[in-house]
Amino acid sequence: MPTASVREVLGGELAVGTEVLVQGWVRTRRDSKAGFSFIHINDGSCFANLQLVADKDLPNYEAGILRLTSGASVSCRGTVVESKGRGQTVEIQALDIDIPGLVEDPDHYPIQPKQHSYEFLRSVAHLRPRTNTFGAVTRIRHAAARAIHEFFDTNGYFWVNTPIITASDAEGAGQLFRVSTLDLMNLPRTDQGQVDFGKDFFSRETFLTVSGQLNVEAFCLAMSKVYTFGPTFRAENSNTARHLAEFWMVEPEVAFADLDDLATLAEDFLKFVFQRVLERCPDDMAFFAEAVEPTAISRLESLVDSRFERMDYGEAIKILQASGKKFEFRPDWGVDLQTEHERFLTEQHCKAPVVVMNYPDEIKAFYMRLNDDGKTVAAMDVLAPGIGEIIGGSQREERLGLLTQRMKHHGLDEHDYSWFLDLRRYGTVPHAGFGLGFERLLNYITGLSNIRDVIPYPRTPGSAPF
RNA sequence: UCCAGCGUGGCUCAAUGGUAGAGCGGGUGACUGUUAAUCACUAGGUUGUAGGUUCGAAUCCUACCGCUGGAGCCA
Repeated sequence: MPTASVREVLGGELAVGTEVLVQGWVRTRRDSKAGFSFIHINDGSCFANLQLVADKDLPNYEAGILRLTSGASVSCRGTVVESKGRGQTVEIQALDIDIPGLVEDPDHYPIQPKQHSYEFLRSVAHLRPRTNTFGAVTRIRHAAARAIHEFFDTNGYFWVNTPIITASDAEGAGQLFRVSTLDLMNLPRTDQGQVDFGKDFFSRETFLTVSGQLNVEAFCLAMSKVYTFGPTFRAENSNTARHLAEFWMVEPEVAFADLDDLATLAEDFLKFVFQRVLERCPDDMAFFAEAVEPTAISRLESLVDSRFERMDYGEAIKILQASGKKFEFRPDWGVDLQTEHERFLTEQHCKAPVVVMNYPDEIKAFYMRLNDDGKTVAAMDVLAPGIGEIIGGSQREERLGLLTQRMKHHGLDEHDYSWFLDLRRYGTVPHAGFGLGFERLLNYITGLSNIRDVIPYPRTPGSAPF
């Protein structure tokens, strides 16, 4: 007897009369005194549940089926039949139902067929995949990841797996997780009393990566179009709805490209991913539109057809100053945009994602390319309503002299970056790239407002419970 | 890290100094090709932890723990 997923049965892939094996977990059970029970099961394959009809003459009806509660697992051999009730076209008339696992202590089983708070669901991260919401998140996360690879593949990019363990801090900004096998209770010391990292596993200090950019630039200057997609770690003590200590980042890097090319890439990229998710997860998106964010679908659809607003940082400052809005921090040329400024631009002024370009060099990282005006760098941020910065990128400084000058200005030692500088010594070219926070993208797609609700096991300061 | 708020049955919440309640979920029963079914009955809580004030504390005070929202930093 063939096995079928709930999605296959409900999708009409099996003719009425076919005998199949379906397996999943109980969502609800209703009994009829006429002598049968309705059991809705879900196996994660799609949003909808499949209805099993179990007659009372099944051998384990009293002892097993009537004890099924939410969360129990079932393995059902049955016949695909047209449903006599409303609400579904087909259902399974059970021939027998095996129960691998009942729910022990059902009055304490945390997941009920009702609305739970997101906060509570985070406390049961091992059981929340069984909810409508997290099932939908999981499928959309998969669809988005697949769309990302598909976009780059069809556009001639190569996926490069940059190292998770690194010895350099890409942003020059500290806050890394240390990787060490030294015995913390008995650290080796140098003659000067410092910790002797020469005795550590890699014979030097090492950390978890905060960005694959520097490493992927080397491949960019050989393969032309490359990208990374992998986990990223930041030990920043930031406790907000848009920060994780462990998150996934997508970083394309393109040779012979400038900032405008990069902004176009970001726009094409986002549109492609939105379109694919809308195509491939209509039921899940319908759920988010109904239960979370009413405009979840319509705003993605309108974005796919629109052209992203682009503005210079200087222009953005002028718009903010002319807005007449009372901001807590006054917008002024030379200081970075505050969250309240970004929100105004994207939620009120543009009511759509907006690309802000060409920031003052003082507030941006050392590797960004100095513009001809001598005071701005070719950096860009894509800001999204409700999320803030979803993409941050720049054209890279490809001129050796200017790059070393900027490094010195940022207090970085050239010797720590000699391999990176080699890329400017040997056949340098203009190139550009950006970093996209994958979870922030998912927040935008689903309308969920907390980043902890779009990653399977969120890691945040003071919290890594599962 | 800073500011604010919140911790009451399995879950969502009520009770603002005077005997801790409801809905959902669980159990039992009734009823129905049912749709997070419906109806009745029932079990379930030393109110986050430790102190303090008071005749009396879920309620007021202190500390700690946890969570949430906002800020900074960023993706």
